[in-house]
Amino acid sequence: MSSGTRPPTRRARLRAQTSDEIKAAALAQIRRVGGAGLSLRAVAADLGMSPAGLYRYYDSRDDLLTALIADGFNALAETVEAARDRDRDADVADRLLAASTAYRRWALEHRQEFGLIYGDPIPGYAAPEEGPTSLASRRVGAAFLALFAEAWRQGRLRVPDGPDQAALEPALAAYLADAGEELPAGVLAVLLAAWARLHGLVVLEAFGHFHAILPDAEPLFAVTMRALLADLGLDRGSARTA
Amino acid sequence: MSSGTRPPTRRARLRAQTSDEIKAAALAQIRRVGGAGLSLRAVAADLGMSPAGLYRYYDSRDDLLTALIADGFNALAETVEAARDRDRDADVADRLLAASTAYRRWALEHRQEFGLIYGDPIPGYAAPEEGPTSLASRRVGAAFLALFAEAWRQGRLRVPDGPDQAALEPALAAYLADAGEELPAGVLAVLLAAWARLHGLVVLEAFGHFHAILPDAEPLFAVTMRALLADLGLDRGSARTA
DNA sequence: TGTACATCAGTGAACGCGCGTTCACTGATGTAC
DNA sequence: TGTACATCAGTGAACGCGCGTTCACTGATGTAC
Repeated sequence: MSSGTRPPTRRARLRAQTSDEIKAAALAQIRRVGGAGLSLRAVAADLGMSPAGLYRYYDSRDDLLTALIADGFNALAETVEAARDRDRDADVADRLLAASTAYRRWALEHRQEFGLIYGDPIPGYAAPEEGPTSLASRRVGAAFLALFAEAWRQGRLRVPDGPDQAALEPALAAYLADAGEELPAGVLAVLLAAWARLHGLVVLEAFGHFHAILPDAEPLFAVTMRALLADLGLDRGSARTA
Repeated sequence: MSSGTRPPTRRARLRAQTSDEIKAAALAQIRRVGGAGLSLRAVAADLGMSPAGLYRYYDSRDDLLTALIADGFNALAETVEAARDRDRDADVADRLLAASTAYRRWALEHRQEFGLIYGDPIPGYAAPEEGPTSLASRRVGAAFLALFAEAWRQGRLRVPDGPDQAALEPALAAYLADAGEELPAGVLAVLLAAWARLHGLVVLEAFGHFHAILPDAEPLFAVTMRALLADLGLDRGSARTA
């Protein structure tokens, strides 16, 4: 009640807390009806406050959605990072498998949030070009990139060549230079391809497109990850199921 | 006006035509605002008819959405089939590349429809369990399966083994038996993994997740397809860009 | 070929609803002297 | 420590809107005799 620290005034603390409660209620609603169905009035009702009150915290519905999408990316990124770093001394292959498994599990356990961040864009909602959303989104990629960079430093990453690869690398090199990353473009190319491979499997499973053919897609994930690690040149490590 | 054939009466023809016009107007609207934003009243207004009139053709909004989703799957399947069969005598690798390229192009040229069929499920909309939707959805898979079956018959398809593969195959074998397909389960396993790989790349590109890193994802697609064909054991053919 | 009846496409009005957002306000919390 | 004032969280009512769906109806199209 009468704490000592000055900067976080009582009002500020309450404000932050209410802001979080709003997001929590909105998130709970999204889990029920999806992002497109988010209703400010319903959120306000859940919290027992009037709809107008929300506008003290978020300028608009889009504003709240932006915050939730950024939260979603951050939650996924944190999950992936935590799995990746659970055993920092493990072989890169094992760490990549752990990170990928975490990616899949998060998607399956948070289908609506996964749809919110990676599903089709919500009609009428336009993400701010350089806002918290795109920052947080990049964090997911960065969580994987760290592993690919490590594998490359160990001289274990197999990067393909050929004319298509040559056509691909300049754009990626430009991006890496822009981001201040000291990595060959090929490493990023390999990351993107691997991410797409993981993502494709996870999207199809999370959105139910395997269901009629394959009730449990876990073995398909295991097979795919094994092949992926082998293709990357990481199968010399001791990769086993996490 | 006084045509000869009996069965398609004048009324029936007009009815079919109006039904198509409704779908066309709804599709145009979906291209603008996405499937979740589809409004019966707006469709009716576009056609210059009263909202109530639509109920002569579709029982409900869900009913219309179901028809449109089925149309979307069918359009994609037809596009893939056409590309696959453009040169029936070509090497299987070339035909698979052509089919995959068509899949990607269709998604990029019909983003909203692609989102409608493969994006996150529309809130409040529940697809009928065994309706036209799931039938048409299976047609897309079948378009690719034919090629994998052909490759397998030619003895060219590389099917992995190992404990995970063994865990995967029983469920697929059950599905194939159910569908009356005379194929080893491994062929279907390989198809699903390949489809996921293609799909992941296409979803990420179509939904804009590569955009900040890689403005044009075409070279990444080319690289991935080359690797995919090689992994399948199909690189002995004359696979070149379609 | 002409008439009586059934079918059915489409209308117009209404139902009850929920939506995002604005605005003038009240009352509690915080700040300066 | 006590008072005067500024800040700001939250209210309640209203705005204007669009939504899916139902219902009793009218008038054209098709069918049977």
